Amino acid sequence: MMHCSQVKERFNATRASRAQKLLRGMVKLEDQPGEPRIVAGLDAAYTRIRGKSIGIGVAVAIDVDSLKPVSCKWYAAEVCVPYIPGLLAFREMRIMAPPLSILAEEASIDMVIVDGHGIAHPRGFGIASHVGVAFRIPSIGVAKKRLHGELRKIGDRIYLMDGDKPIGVYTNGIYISPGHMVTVERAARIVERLRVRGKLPEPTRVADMVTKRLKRRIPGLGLGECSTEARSTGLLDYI
DNA sequence: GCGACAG
DNA sequence: ATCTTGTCGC
Repeated sequence: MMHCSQVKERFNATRASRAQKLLRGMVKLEDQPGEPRIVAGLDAAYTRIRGKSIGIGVAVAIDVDSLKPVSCKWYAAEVCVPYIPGLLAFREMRIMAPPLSILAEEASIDMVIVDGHGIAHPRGFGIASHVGVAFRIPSIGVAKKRLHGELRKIGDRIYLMDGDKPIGVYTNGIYISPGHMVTVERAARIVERLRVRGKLPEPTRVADMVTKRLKRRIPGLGLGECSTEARSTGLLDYI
């Protein structure tokens, strides 16, 4: 297993953004047939333990009809890469991929909503696109703050534009952009449908909630450990 | 060089 | 993202 210090040494911002320019060519912005039944939410939180920065990644599966969580997985580990605007995925994929991977084994995930931007990114490859391409699954990015693009009102909605190209939508205080295998229009429609409490859609809202509650129990959680049971997070206690 | 800058 | 008390308002 690769140690955190080695990951830290290997990380190079220039190479990372070069990788994004290469990977953006794999992004598909076309809708998939059928409506998603199970949508996963991905989020991460951080805390400090004995001088080390620990990241906690959570993946929650939400049933679109009932809007209820059907499964939840988490993973905690030391974060090795610093936060650099535009390179968020290189920091968070390490803690969000494990739980999503295990969640996908257990539930049939049709789509995933990630906390961050999709194609509304300087190089068109934000964390939501990164997750979508890596897992070959439709994905949407939902961010609370702008990173790239200019707002422009067209008709009755506000779009995030990259020149003449619509790369996202701004609604109710959040920025919605396609990650992979979905159009701007459908991404906005799905997120709006899932937004029933607060400004975030259920998948991301619940994931964020679980992430913060897990922080209080960090000493009791093993680092580098990934939950493998639906009830291992005591998910029902968080609803 | 200066300003912008997801989580 | 995180560090943090009280406080204004529904």
